[in-house]
Amino acid sequence: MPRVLSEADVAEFRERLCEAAERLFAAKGPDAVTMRQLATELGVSPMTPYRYFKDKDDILAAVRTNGFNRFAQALETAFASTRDARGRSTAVGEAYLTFAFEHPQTYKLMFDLNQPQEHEYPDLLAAAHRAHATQTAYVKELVGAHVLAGDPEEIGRMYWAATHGAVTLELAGKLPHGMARKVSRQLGKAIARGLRPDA
Amino acid sequence: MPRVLSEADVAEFRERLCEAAERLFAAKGPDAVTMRQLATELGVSPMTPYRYFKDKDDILAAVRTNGFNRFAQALETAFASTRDARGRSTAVGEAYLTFAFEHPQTYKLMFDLNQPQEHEYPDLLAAAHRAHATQTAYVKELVGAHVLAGDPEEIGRMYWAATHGAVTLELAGKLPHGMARKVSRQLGKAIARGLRPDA
DNA sequence: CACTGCTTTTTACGTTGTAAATTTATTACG
DNA sequence: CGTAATAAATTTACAACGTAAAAAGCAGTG
Repeated sequence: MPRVLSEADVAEFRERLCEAAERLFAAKGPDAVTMRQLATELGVSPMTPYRYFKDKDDILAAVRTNGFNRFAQALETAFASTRDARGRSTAVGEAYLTFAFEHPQTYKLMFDLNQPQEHEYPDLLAAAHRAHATQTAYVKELVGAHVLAGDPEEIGRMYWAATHGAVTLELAGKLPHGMARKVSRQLGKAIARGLRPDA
Repeated sequence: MPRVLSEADVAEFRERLCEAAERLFAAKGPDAVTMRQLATELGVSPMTPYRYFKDKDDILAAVRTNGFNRFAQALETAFASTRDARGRSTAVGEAYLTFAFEHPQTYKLMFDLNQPQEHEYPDLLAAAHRAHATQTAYVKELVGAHVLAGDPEEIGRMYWAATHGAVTLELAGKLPHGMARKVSRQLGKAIARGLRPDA
């Protein structure tokens, strides 16, 4: 029998490649990164990655998945940073903005508008869902504390859309630098006011 | 002296090429369209477009500019469809959503997160600014009619970010089909409530 | 040692954007 | 009217891309 790759070997190589890919993507954008560069970075020949990933899209999906997981972790950490419902809300919101602008290329990749068929990558779906879950978790608390009134799912989506919109407008160059944070905070305040139970 | 291209000739060719490009982009996405296809579509050789555009990015910028102008026109038409301030507000909002989902590829292109240096294309900036202007025009009326309180510029950006966020989340596959409209409407209502003068 | 069969590398192909060389077409002048 | 001049268009050519296919390398078993 030949030398066979263990599950761990495969996982380790995939991880190494993802790390390299993320580093290169962050530096130059994903389209500017080639399979050959990636392979050189890992010290292997250009075709070796194809043993571990179906094709370049598969690598992109893996990097996106990692991005969503790290994003989710950042939000979860912010959520756990305090016990106060309102404090958690602002902490998660700030963590969202911080992540987006500290890792703009990752964020761009995660929410790219020209992704292939996302449904072919269940891990990606799971990671994205995990991020979404924390986004709505703090809303549930706010509704529970009668700070907001309405369906937590729906309100969570509203906050998400508002924040995402501000972030992507700035990332697309449609808002001046630093404006997304301001707009996002204003939106957070206005929406909170608009959804107060007494209003 | 040889035959020289008049200003009109150049403009006409550029327009023809943009039309073809928009059609092809709408059908298959911009990365899937090649210079050679574009040239074939126009019945010219692959290098001819380079007489009229610097490179492929230059063509993309032109298509984006057209997109923004048509987008702006759609918003302006909606704005002019009624005289009531609140009616205009909803009309513009609906027109925004309608445009985005009737021309998703155009919208994606306009707000793509991986554009080159936008500042090298002044026409594009002007078109984008024109669209933004209508987005804020109806807000000015609402503030004037004491329906909303605050800086119209800021409020305009808030609405824009909210709507754009909902749209792009759906276009990126992060929201189920049709959800953007719902979220956007909910956001419009909540923000309006939150920014009422009496609140 | 040879055989087996997975892993990796090498080689090769079609396609891309576009630079450079070439051809074509049109106008002005002798 | 033919011929030189020159803008426009085409043809040719090239490096780089993703990746398919062929070749080589290598670890264990008989």
